[in-house]
This record gives sequence, structure tokens and C-alpha cells, in this order.
Amino acid sequence: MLTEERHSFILNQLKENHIVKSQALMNELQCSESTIRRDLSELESKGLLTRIHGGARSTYQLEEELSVSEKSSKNIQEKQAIAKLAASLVKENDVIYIDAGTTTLAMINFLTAKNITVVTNGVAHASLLADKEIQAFLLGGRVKYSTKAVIGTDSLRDLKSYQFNKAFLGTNGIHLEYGYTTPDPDEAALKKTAITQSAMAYMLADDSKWEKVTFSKVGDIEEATIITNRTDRSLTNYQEKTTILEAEQ
Amino acid sequence: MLTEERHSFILNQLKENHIVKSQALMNELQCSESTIRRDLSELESKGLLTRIHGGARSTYQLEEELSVSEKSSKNIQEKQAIAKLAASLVKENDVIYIDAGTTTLAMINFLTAKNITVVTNGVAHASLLADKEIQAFLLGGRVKYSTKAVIGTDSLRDLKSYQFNKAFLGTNGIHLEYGYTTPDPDEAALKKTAITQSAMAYMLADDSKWEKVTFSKVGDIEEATIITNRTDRSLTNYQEKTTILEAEQ
DNA sequence: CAAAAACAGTCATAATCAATCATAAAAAGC
DNA sequence: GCTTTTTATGATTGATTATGACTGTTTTTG
Repeated sequence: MLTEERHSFILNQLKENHIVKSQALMNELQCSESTIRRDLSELESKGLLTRIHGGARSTYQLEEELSVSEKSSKNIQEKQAIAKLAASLVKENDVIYIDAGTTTLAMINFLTAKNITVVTNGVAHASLLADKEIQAFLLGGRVKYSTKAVIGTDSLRDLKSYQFNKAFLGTNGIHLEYGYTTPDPDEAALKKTAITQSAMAYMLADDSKWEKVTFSKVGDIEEATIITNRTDRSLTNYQEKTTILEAEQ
Repeated sequence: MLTEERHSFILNQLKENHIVKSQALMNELQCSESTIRRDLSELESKGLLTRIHGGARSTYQLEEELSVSEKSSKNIQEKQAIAKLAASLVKENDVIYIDAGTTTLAMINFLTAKNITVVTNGVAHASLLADKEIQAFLLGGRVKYSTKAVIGTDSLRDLKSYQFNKAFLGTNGIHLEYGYTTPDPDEAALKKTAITQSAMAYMLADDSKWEKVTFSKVGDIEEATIITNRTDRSLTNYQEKTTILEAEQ
């Protein structure tokens, strides 16, 4: 039984039952307590489950927000890995912007730096930040139905009154020539402003976003550091223009 | 049976029945009295329930967060009745303000009027409105941990730029002499402004809020119409000052 | 008021934990 | 080829946590 096999077995069990017990896993996977413990602890560090006394339970956050088609285990793992790397860049006393979106939402669970201030336009993000008792400011404005992002002129004006050390953004397309793009012009305007208001901008994008172009331009490749998952794709062309951080899966 | 499993079982029971008995839990979960007692006391310290002699009842806050689709308990029915009456006052094309807070959250599920616009300072409210595809605007500002309400100077400024047909507010105290009061001065300031920005103001308050006074004054009795559940209390003194709508339980 | 039930607190036992070590298989280097 | 390094695993240790039984006290009930 390979490590990978056990891991995917555990994740599948969690998908069905919401909870797994170490004892049961020992029997089903025919391995020692130590091995199960190591498996659970590895999966926890990737944000794929939460350990509890006697086993583990699923980390609901991401699964709940993602649409059915996005719920593949591979997709979640990629997002968690990217989110973890992004969160590790946040240091004590930072004032950061976190854009609405699922990958950035996953970041919040990995935030450990003390005394940080977060500004966001994500309604779900604000809620999770409050749960974690992290100081949060929400932009005001119209709430978009599908993504629960706050957008519009009010939010843009609010955003312009803040200055950030770092901004963490999502995007729907990355293209060498057309830069970062996203379908909604309102969201694009917000992202663009966030980049200008921030000393450093990070674009979080999993494998599927590369070489894609959508409707509204956010900015050029060189305007942000890209955080992505490790891929076979050659990124040399992009690396000439900007820094790319690759998350281990 | 893992600790976590018992805990979620207990919370689920509470969601449905509003009350649980230690003896019943002992049988259903097949464990000792000591264990149940420890479980209840842990969950209480997390604020997820309130212990009572012989078991536990749900905390008010949790009750409302979950009351969205639940109905069984009598206590919940009272609050739902108030929320339902309040929602019935909202008519087509209205532009309304819905205050953050547990009582007003229940209102949203009863909203049926077409083409309404809702402004709110409740993060949970904004999320629920988006789910129902009701046009919603969120005030910008700091997110309060405990209630997930947006408060502070930014939200106050945002609020002043809107005008409403109707405003629906919660309060922690109603008193003939001291008027409407709430513990947090920031929230009080918002409520006060909402009243002035609105043609009609409604104060939602269940039986337990009467004759109570808390720290910050929102306004005098005559500044809002009160929506409450039917009670034995004599309200004659109040009815001389303002309109009181009583919800049938 | 008295009996019964529920309570908080303590204790010993059992299960689970983190941490370390030794072994064996796989991978890398020479 | 053989050795060295890396990786995965299971066994062992003492520490931590969870549990049920037991004590005497408080609350509820008839």
C-alpha cells in the first residue's frame, strides 16, 4: 500500500463521513498506528483535514464554497497548497488586502502572524476572519450574488483610502501578452486599484488559469508576483517578466 | 465514539429541539453521565449552548444562526413570528435598511416583495440576501468579532449617504424612560443614524427585552414602531407613545 | 421536610498522543 | 557492481487526554 493510496483513501472516507477514526483506518489500511498518525498529520499540514483526538474531521471551509465541478480532490489540494504558501508571506504587523475568491479564502485558515490587519471585499472572508478574531475591514458596496464579493463604486472609493504592505488577489486568466484578466469589469477595477494601493501584489492562480484570457484586464504580468502550483509547463517566458513562487503539493 | 462526534450530535439535537436531556444523551451516545457532563460544560464554555439542570438549551445566538430553516421549538416560533410580521411590512420597490443582529436575520427568509433593495451592516445578512438574490448593499468598515456586524466611522459615513423607506432594527433594551438601548456605542450610533435616514423605523424585540436598559442609547420610544410577540405584559404606557405591533405565536 | 435526581470534584484506568529509534526498502552516488 | 543516502515503516517510550466510577453536596420534586 503506497502512501499516496492511503492518503486518497483517507480523503475519500472524509468526503463521505465527515469524520474518520485512527483505529478504523489501521484496520482498513492494514498498517500501524504510527503510519496513520503520520498520514493524518501530513494531510493536516496541507489543510486537507483537521486532526482531532482519535482521528480527523474534514475542513469544511473550502468544500462548502466551491461549486460541484471544482470539488475534485486534486483541485482542492492545489488551492490549499497555494493558499498555504501565500499565507506564509504574511508577517507580524502587516496590513494586507485579501481579494474575494475561493483560493484567497483558503489562505485565511493558514494565517498565523500576530497583530495583522486585513481588508477584504469578500463577505465570506470577513466572516471567517471574524471567527479567527483577526482584525478585519470590509469594503462597502453592492454584494454580487454568485461570489458574494462586494463590488461597485462605493467599494472602489473605500479601497482607495487604504494602503497595504501586501495584496493577495485571484485571477481567471494569466497570459504573457494580455496580462491578468477576469470576467467582471467591476471586479477587475477593484483588483487593479488594490495593486496600486499595495507595496507588493501577489496573484494566486492554479494551473488551470495559465494561458487564459477573459474579458477585463487587471494588469500586466510584471505588476504582481505569481503564486501557483508546481507544473510541467515551462514558465521561462513569464519568469523574465516577474517572480513566480511555486507551491509544493 | 469520538468526542467530536458526540459534540456535533448534541449540537444537532439542540438545533432541532432547542433542549437536550443528559439522561437521553447518555442512552443515545452510550456513555457515562460524567462524559455527558463534561461535553456540555465544554460546549458551554465555547458559547455553543447554555447548561440547565438536567441538560442544556441552545444559546440565543446559535439558535438564530440556525433558525433559518428550523421551526420545531416554541421559542424559535416566537422569534420567527416577529420576523415574519416585520417582513410582511416590506412592499414592492421598497428601499430598506436591515440592522445586524439575530432577530433581523430571521426576517430575510420571509421577504417576498419584488424588486426591493436592502442595505445592511450584517455580514451574515449580506450573505443570506445574496443567496436569495435580493439586491443588497453592505456598509463598509470594521467587522466586529462576536456579532459579525460592520461598525465604525466608515460604516456611519456610508449609511448617511442612503435614504430608506423603512428601517428594521434590533435592540437589547426597551424602557419607557430610557428608550431603546444597546451595549455597544458604535452599534448604537449606527442604529440612531438608520432611524434618521428612514421614513419609518421598526424596532424588533422579543418579550425578554422589555423593561431592560443597557449602556448606549439609540433613541426614545416614540422614534420607532415596536414589533414584538404577544405577551401578558400591559403595554398601555408604551402605546401612548408609539405604535406596537404584536405578532401571533 | 425527605427522597430522588442532578450536581461538581477527585481519582484510577485506558486510550491516544508526540517523539524517538531501529529496520528495511528505495534511490542516488561512485 | 557496491556503498551511501534517503525515505517509509513499525515498535517503543513517557506524556497527555478521555473516560467511568466514586465521593459528598446541591437542587428539584412530591
